[in-house]
Amino acid sequence: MPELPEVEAVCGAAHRALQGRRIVSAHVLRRRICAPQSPAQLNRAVAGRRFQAVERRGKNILVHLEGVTVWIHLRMTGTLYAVASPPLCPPSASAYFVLDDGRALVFDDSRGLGVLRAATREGVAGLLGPIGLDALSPDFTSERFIALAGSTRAAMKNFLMDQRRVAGLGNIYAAEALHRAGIDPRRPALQVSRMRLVRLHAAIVRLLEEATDSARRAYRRPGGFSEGEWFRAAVYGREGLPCPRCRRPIRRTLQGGRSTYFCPGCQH
DNA sequence: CTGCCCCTGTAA
DNA sequence: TTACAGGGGCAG
Repeated sequence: MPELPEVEAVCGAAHRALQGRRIVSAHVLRRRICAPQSPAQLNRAVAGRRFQAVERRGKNILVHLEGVTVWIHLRMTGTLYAVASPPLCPPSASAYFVLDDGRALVFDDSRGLGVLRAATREGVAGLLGPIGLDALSPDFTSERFIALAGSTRAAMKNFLMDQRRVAGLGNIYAAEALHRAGIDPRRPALQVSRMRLVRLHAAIVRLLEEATDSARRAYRRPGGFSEGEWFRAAVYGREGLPCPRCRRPIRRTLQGGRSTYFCPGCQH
């Protein structure tokens, strides 16, 4: 589920739940999600610590406590929400943190692919690895975007999804942004003109801002994102349906083993 | 670069 | 029963 907008909404929820709180204990229900750390190690690292701030970098969530940071990546199906404590966790819960106000923050993840780890502030960089510019940060300018594209031989969509270059775009928004900008996802980044990259950069920022806005609203409804449609895709998941701009049927193809949706009529 | 893996759920 | 799913790491 989560790309940048959803992660941003989840961060907001985590912030609201943790504001002014102390972590009483951490409970990892699937030990592989924190490996090579053990659940006991993780609990020892965070128990008793006061919450400071939540930070998002691309799709990574950093929960800063006094002296320790918890790194969370939701991967495909993860989410965070607060519940009453002792927590009534669904079977799909990967972990939960008991808070000092009688509530708990649950890391729910039906596929269990999400990860969780504790680190010192200095250790965080090592966990995240090489990560590019966050797509919603002020540093993500069209100039820097053009420079990044200019040094990439890969196809545009793969370039957009490469978190080492631009952090935050996933399969849906990469496809949607390229459609808005009228660029063929298969075209090598290297050969897209400056003008079109400027247009794409603007499309990315606007798209993510819009989506973040509605993700925040959708998340506050009971049931969260899953409850009905909150984002209207123009191409993603719409193979065979008419393009909203030119009415040609949307096509689906594979790039890097993942589905790409685009309109052959208005993306070149 | 491709293909496979992690895992569970859902739909064709 | 198979294919596919919004992510990412790894081996070849």
